[in-house]
Amino acid sequence: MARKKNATLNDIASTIGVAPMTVSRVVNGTGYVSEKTREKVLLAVKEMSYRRNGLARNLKRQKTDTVGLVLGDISNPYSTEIANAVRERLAARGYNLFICISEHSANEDIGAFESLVDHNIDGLIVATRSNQEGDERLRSIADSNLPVVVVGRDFHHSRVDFVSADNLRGGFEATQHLIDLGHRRIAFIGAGFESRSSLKRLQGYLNALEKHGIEIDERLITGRKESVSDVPGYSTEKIGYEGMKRLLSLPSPPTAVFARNDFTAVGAMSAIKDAGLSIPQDIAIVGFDDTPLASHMMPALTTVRQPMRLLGQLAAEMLLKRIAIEDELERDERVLDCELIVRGSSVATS
Amino acid sequence: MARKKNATLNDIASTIGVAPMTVSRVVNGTGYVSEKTREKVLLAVKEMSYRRNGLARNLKRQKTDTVGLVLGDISNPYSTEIANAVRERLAARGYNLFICISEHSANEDIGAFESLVDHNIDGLIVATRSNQEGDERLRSIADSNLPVVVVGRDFHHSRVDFVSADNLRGGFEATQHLIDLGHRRIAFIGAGFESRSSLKRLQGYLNALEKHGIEIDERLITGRKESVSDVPGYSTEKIGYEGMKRLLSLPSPPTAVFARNDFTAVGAMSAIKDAGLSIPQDIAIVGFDDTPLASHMMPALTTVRQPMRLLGQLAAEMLLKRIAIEDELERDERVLDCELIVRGSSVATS
DNA sequence: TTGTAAGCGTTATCAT
DNA sequence: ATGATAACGCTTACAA
Repeated sequence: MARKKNATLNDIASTIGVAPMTVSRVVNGTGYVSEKTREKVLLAVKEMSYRRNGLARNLKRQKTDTVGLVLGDISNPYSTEIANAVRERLAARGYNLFICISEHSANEDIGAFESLVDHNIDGLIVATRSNQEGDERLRSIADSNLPVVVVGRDFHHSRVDFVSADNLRGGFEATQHLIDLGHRRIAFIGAGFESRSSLKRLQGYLNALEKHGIEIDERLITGRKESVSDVPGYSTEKIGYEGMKRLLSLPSPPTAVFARNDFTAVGAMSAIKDAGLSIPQDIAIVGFDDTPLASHMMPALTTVRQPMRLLGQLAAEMLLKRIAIEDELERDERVLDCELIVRGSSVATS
Repeated sequence: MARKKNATLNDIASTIGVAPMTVSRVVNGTGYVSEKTREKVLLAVKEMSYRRNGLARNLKRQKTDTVGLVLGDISNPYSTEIANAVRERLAARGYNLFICISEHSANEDIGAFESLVDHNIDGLIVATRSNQEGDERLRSIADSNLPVVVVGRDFHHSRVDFVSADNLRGGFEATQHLIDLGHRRIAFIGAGFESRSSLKRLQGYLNALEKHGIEIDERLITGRKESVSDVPGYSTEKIGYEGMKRLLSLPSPPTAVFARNDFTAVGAMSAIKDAGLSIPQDIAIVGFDDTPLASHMMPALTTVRQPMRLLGQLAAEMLLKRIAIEDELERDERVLDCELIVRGSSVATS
């Protein structure tokens, strides 16, 4: 038996001998319908297991009450917390959320954008790493006047709002913290997944060193040649492990390490332990993100916490505002503070 | 300035003086169009920044090349790994994936189903915890002949395929492992988020005890009264912590614990450490899922690993098959083996 | 309270 | 190689 075609409004209408419009009114609970007719319709609807066609409906209504969210690494708690916050805020305002995953390749970014835009979403939130082609497409989407908000990464467009944690400052403070502890040979692990200027955390690290007159040693900045493609989720851990190995083999290894994120930091910690060194006595380490992992490591990982929920909430609100106010809107731009969370991986606990 | 209306096929057509159909052919690369006309069209398309209307297109085509995935807890690596695997498989076959989050409440399940179905997705994959009302709606969706696959939970419907890890067996083996180590007072943490029969891991625990003639002590089964609503993501950890506290306050506390998942186990570990007890000497512990957390705990957490990627791949394939073959299909049902991963939380490392 | 007509933006189909 | 027409399933606006 082939898949049976679903009943339409017209089918219902002609079956019970009323106008399609009457059925529509009953189904949507709009306008006046006599109790008698209403019951007849409801019965038929149930009988024929009618299901309204959202495509047709939305085509006519010219809106979908749906927002799209494109996520890079869905395995990262950073992303999922944002997604949860976005969803909550949207739901409170009657909007649905469709999430698309793009594992950071330009093609996938574009695919995600297209599929979402194809469904005529009312707005788009983007939280992927930036890449040339993807950004180009995103720009053209913004040009076409679809409300867009970008989270946690750079993107400049007069009609696109932007919200991010202060990665520059976060990187600075993490490094500053290590300097304050007396370290001078401080390494950075996980550079180079993207252009250096776009990696604000690395920039913050460099700024802190510079401010304290510590010369930058390129050998202490690792990860530059790693390719991130086909890296599944949190296994940037591997990059941390290998980066640390390399650092340990230097003639004069670092006494402290700032890792681009917690997973990378965790990988580095493994390498340090494998080398028989202790944390933080031999090498201190700081991560970024404050994932659940961080607080459970041994020693617990000092890290920089991003206000994930707030990021998501703001992104949702900015977007809703753009959707509601159809007029030209000033670009809104928010940079939120991070918080350094000091734990045992940088300061020995008594 | 109000948001400008997007150009349509007709706009393009009338602007350059051809039929809409011609523009359509160019845009979709189907049928014959003279090079000259094509260029003219392409130019206009770019000029007017034309974007095809997917709603109208899909309404006409009667398909969307899109599959929906409803996820319960998106903060759980279990979910995200499945999502990644599903997405990959679908992408390889030209399908897009829209993910909806439902934090385990019936309303949200239904909302997610509805919003997805409203967009006329070609198929639906469901990976939420089961709940009465949600299941009812899901049943009616399946009745309406939309291809549906359910992952990692019960659901019976003649047209709905099913794939899951063997939670029963996993729970059994985890418990068996503890029994083999000589434990007799073994607790279970995290029962009761749903009906007991639906929590296969608990069932497996009970079966193992029974098999070895160990009497079931209800006081050792904890978590029954916890409500999971408004529990954000991985903070089932809290449930583990509190459950363990309660167990430790028993006249005769357990010597081993099986936790419903890794987060719960981690919470329990904290409680054990806080009580000044050591793992596994005083209390052994086993989790479930093998999240990244597990291998990094101190001691590392013994846990039961689910084949997440395989689950996702199979789900995608089952669904694609249902979509491709429009005829009635036998219900396909797969239960995949779990793997017990023994680490330091149950067996002291030498 | 109910019905009619038109159209949302495409594409399938047949015609030229 | 291009066009005309109808239809996808619904809702808006108006009429009865």
